[in-house]
Amino acid sequence: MAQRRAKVERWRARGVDPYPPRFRRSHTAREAVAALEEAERTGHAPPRVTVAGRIVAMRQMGRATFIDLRDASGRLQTYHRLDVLGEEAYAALDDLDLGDIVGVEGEMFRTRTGEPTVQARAYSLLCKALRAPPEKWHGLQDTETRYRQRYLDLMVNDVVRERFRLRHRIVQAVRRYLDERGFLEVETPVLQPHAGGAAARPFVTYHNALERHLYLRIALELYLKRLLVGGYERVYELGRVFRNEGVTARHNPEFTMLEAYQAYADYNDIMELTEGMVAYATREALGSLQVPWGDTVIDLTPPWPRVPLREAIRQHTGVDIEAHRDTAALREAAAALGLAVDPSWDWPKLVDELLANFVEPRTLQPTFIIDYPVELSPLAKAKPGAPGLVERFELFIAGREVANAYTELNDPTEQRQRFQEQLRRRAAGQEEVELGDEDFLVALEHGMPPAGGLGVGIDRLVMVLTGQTSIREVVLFPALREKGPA
RNA sequence: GGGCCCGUAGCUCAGCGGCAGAGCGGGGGACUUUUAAUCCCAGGGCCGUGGGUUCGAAUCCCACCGGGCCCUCCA
Repeated sequence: MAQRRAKVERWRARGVDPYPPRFRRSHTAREAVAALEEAERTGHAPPRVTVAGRIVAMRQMGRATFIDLRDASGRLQTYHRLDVLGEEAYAALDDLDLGDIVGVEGEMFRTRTGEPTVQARAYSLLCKALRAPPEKWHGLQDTETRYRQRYLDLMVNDVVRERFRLRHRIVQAVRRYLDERGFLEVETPVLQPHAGGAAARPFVTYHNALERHLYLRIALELYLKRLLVGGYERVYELGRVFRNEGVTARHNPEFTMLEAYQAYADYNDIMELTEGMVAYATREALGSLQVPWGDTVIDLTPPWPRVPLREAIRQHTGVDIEAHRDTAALREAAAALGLAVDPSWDWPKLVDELLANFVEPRTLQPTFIIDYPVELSPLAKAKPGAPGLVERFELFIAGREVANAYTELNDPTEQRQRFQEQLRRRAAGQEEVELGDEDFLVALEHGMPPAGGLGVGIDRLVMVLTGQTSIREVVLFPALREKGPA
């Protein structure tokens, strides 16, 4: 770094600002190459271009120097000759380093090997880098540095740069799909007096002026439903939610969730919406509905199978949960399958565990698991003619839960009872249950139209579509422990 | 919270009781169409941190810090 600082001073001594305020380029790297090809096709004189980018390679050969620049569009080689630039300008090339950002002006030509190249007439330093970029052969491998200093990862690892472009295309397509169907995108509070809408531990913060604790939201649901009460019939929010839990390959404490609510729809309509949306986003982002996953291929062509939860568990374990309505009986059956059963688990928790351990990881192809026990779904509407069940589905792809949805419960009296039931479950030992809040119940008492709602873990969806098994590979700056004193 | 693995030069990694190593990058030199340029020269280190064992520790043991994977939990 000392050497690079000395070079900064030499540029200054030469009367050059090593950090000039602006630079106008005429072409990106890709445009410059395209302009050359166009000139070659039409027989015109080669174009004169002004390009700019980071120095990613430099080959000095005495009285000639090749520099590879990279901008957002790609790489471009520039060629600098002593007899073209003159003594002074050519000698100053010695004070350039890998990682510096420079601008180069000159005519496009092709070298002996056919490489499109800028014949430099002039060049200028646009930003002197004081620290060296990662090594060029192996690039940056160290996962910790890749996450902590993501800019280095993006600088040298093309696949990573491309992956986050893909994430953008997926999110963009999801928005477009919903927008085109008349959904209104809204923003609801991140800081909430009660953290509801999911069963998870919230982050707690404190508002000084209000003199009260607030929670970072764990879901979007309860506010979006208030908007249905208000008269919007199709709303969605795509935003960050926060859950105060372990950091793993599948969990980041903050993650991006999509929730959408549609009045006068039920969970069957929402399944069609989900299929259509995911298939659309996949095709828009990847150009195909066949997605590589490990050594297999996931086919996202709709429609996707809809399997009742009871059937799914029976298929994968041989256990019929309806034949084990008694908690003790189901616990015994689960234990017989090799599940490490916690004695505090109640019947619905056991069902949830069977699902998570035996169905979810084995469900590679997109599958809707439908009709859940009411205790697991306190915000979902009961399924007519099916006591104890609600109209709910979860979408599994690549062994992961990607979406969760139901026909929304809009009976305020029953909703109040459901929340009380959750409180009883918690009192009986279940740590994480879904709690309601009075304001939400008051809203329901004003009347919410029948509706279907959907929640999609966007990071999970991006993982599936980009073939990644760690959420940190699809989140630009994943949560890491603070770097200690070495 | 539990288990397993990892931490050595700017980067990628060898070394695993006996002088701290290589490639790339960086420095000096040669070279006017190279592209992993090539060739010559000289450098570069609290071996994650702190204890312990030993005549002697990067190497063995313990603790701590940080990371990865799996389990737990969730989405």
